[in-house]
Amino acid sequence: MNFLINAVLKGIKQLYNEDVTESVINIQDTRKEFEGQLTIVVFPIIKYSKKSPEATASDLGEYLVEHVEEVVSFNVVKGFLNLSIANHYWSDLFNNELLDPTFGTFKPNGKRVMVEYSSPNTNKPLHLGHVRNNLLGYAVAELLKANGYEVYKVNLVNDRGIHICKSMLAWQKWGNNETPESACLKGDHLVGKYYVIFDKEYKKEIESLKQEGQTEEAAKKNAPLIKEAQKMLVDWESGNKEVISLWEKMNSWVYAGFDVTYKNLGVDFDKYYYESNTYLLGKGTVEEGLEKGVFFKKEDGSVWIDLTEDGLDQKLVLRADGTSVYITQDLGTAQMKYDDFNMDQSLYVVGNEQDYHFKVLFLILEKLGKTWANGLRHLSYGMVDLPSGKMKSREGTVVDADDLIAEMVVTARQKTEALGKVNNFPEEEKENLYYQIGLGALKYFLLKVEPKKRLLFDPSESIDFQGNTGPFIQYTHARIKSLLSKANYTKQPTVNTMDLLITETDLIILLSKYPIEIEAAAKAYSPAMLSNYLYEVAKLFNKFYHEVPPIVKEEDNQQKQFRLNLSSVTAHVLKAGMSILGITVPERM
RNA sequence: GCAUCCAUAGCUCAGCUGGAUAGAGCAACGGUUUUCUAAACCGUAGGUCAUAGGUUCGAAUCCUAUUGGGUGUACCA
Repeated sequence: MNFLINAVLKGIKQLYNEDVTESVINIQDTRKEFEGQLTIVVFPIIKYSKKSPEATASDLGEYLVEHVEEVVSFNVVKGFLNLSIANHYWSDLFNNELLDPTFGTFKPNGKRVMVEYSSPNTNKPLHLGHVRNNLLGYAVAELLKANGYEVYKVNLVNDRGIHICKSMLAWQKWGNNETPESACLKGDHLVGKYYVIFDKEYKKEIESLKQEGQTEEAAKKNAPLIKEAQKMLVDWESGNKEVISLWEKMNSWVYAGFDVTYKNLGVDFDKYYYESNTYLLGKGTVEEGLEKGVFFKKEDGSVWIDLTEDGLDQKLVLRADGTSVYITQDLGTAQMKYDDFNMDQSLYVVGNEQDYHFKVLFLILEKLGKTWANGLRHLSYGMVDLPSGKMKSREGTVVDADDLIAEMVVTARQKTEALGKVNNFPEEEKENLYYQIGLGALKYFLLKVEPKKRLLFDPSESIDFQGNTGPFIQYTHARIKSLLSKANYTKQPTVNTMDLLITETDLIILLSKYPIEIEAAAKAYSPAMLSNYLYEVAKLFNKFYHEVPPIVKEEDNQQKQFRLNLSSVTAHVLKAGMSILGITVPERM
């Protein structure tokens, strides 16, 4: 496209004797209803031409046809100059760039980025909200990798605190030494079960205290169970052996359970951090802030920062008794992560209910003069809601991650079997295929929506397998693979003199945008952008596939080779792009 | 109250830094298989881009206000 921009710049210079910047040149795809492939919007140029849009477009059109070999003809519609570009330009572009094995890959850019995602609590199993987080985090990490970043995926596990003590206490009281083995339950589900039991019993206590005349607030504080849980937390912090060993045991159950879910989701981490190791961090940072005068101390000894000038509030960073709050830890953890990895950028994949927290966190670090603070980003995403409202673990109104995955695989099996195309596949391949398709549908469903938008999930309406879906793209890939193998395809460039169908040039143009899309999606931290692009590619390929006569039987060898090349590049783009989204594409289905 | 995000077809969503008559999928209706995979393709129908102003040659896109919804505004994490 650069040849065109330069030519237009030269044209403006020659026609109107004006030097203009590139930003004046606005090139876009020609709309389907007009002739041509590329369109120049001339409105920004009329300032310099001092002529009407139509006259300017004609001037430029004539100039380009005369001086630029690739431009064969033009037409003008209002202020739009539509250009027909020579076939050989597209053929050359295809042969030289798209067919190159390195097409769509980026060289290392020397930048490091950390992506923190998942960050589960160890008192309950993962649900649909976590699934969105995990898929998003993984995909963004892969997207950055594809752009040449050196990426570290980290998981900061919230493995301590009052919520875990609740599960522990309930297990102690009502668990009868139940284990995942004895209960035949995944460890995270077993621990989650006791979290729910705690809540039920706790509520009972609150009710009876209220009947005795206490207010709701007082009852919540005075219930024996919550007091016991609080005592357990104190015992944990003071290193009580019994409590610690119970904590270790139950956490290990949970981790075993999480590992299974992570494996099924296909996500992974380069490093785990645990809050039990980091919860005391940050006090040094508070000291530092006091010395620098960024923080101030109130009479009771609590430490604050005043952010009112930045449109925020006063924010506590250390309690009067010297203990930490959430943001204290995060200040310390941010410093530690930077010390560990020395990264240029750090992404926190966390739900949008923490927008305010991260705004404050980043602002504080900036005020503390941390040079790395401007590389911090909160990748905020919307909640996943059910038609009935918000998911709540304590009340059991959640879509469980493991259940959902299992359901998706079952649905994939049913749909695949109903089509009857895989009956002769080996059993193992079939199982793997159902898993690929089920997960592909789920992942694509969650990733195709812009992260910041909230997502409504209706469990009664199953996730689609047709149209703008993961399986559609997987199917397109499998179809191409089958075509290539039937044709005994080997890659080889073709001559550039043959005629191209409109759909073929369209496909070349769309495919050639793959690197640009990868770059734009990474810049926006948006797997959704990539998803939608891949869908466009698959759709256009299917149109092409239906339009041309059977390629395998094509007698013109150059024609046949070109169409196979085109199919092959399409398959390559689909596979590479889907892989960034964490979705595998089958060879056949 | 204040802050912040969202609002596009019946439903789920695209629409990049403002560009032509706002696009897909699902659902509905009709069609395509003696030819490479019909999880596909083609067509019909479906819109006051929440509302009202403003900026501009040009606004779904930018600005302001209003309405509706989400989230936050804890010495919880």
